Amino acid sequence: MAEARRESGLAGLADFGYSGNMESTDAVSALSALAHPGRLAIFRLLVRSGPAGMAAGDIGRATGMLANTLSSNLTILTQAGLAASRRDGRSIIYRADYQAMSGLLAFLMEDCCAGEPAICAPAIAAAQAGACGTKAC
Amino acid sequence: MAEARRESGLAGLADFGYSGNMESTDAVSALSALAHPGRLAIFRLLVRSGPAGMAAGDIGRATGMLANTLSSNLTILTQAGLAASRRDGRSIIYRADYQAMSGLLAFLMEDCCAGEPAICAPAIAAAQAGACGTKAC
DNA sequence: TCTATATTTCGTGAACTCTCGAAATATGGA
DNA sequence: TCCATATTTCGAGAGTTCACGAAATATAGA
Repeated sequence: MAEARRESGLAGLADFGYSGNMESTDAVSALSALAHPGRLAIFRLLVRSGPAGMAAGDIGRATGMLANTLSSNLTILTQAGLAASRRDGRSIIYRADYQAMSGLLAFLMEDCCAGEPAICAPAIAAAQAGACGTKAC
Repeated sequence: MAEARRESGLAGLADFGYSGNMESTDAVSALSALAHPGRLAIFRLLVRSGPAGMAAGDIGRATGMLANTLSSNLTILTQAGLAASRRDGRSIIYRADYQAMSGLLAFLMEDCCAGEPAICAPAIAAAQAGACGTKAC
């Protein structure tokens, strides 16, 4: 989807390591998948439901999405590597892929700190604060 | 832009705190801004150039984008809060907004850890690894 | 086998994004 | 004031995303 974008006008990006960087294109597809209110909501729900995951129907009930719209959004999250599914009887259980999430965060942090490491410390602190609530980690 | 999306089909998302959550809509617009190969490249460039920032023309030379395309992408990053600009003579200097970046990372980490804190530790480790290279922080 | 439940696939129209050429605006220097 | 440089704005066409209704597929149980 986002990978098959038109590429005109991007000549020259290779000059600083843009093209051919698999990490970067992976990041773009993960970001594209999350850059949608409904899909971000689904993903949050999946993360909160833990490794056990959540049946598509329950996700649909929680978000109010129609089954077909939900299905296409789940497919987009899955193709971006952010979710995985398994069948359980008549239901299909989706779960968040934490490794993909870690990879995306690492990629973004790397960007953030490549230039001015000092400036990126607050980002780490904020991330840890978000991660641990107000408690010490 | 992404904020003014059609909203049909999202009824019911409010049930678990989706709608009206400013944080979430901010995250979606930041994610949308970064979910584009050229803009992600621009943003990385800006982050690496530090607080001093970079003139639009230099960004154009580095990325190979046409001036008008570049301008519209810089506007999108700015409107998403990820970049800021100031005029310096004939040039306009853009810089990354680190606070916005921290906020986005915190939001994503928060999602990641709300359900299963133990699972999110690797994400923090990965983020710190990305942040600090292979050196201890 | 028949029926109900659960989810996906298909096709379509509307809305949105993206890039471009051309023109406009702004600043600095001759 | 005139000109060159730097950047933005405008308008348009091509391509993509989105949500929906209808139909198809898959599983479980009567």
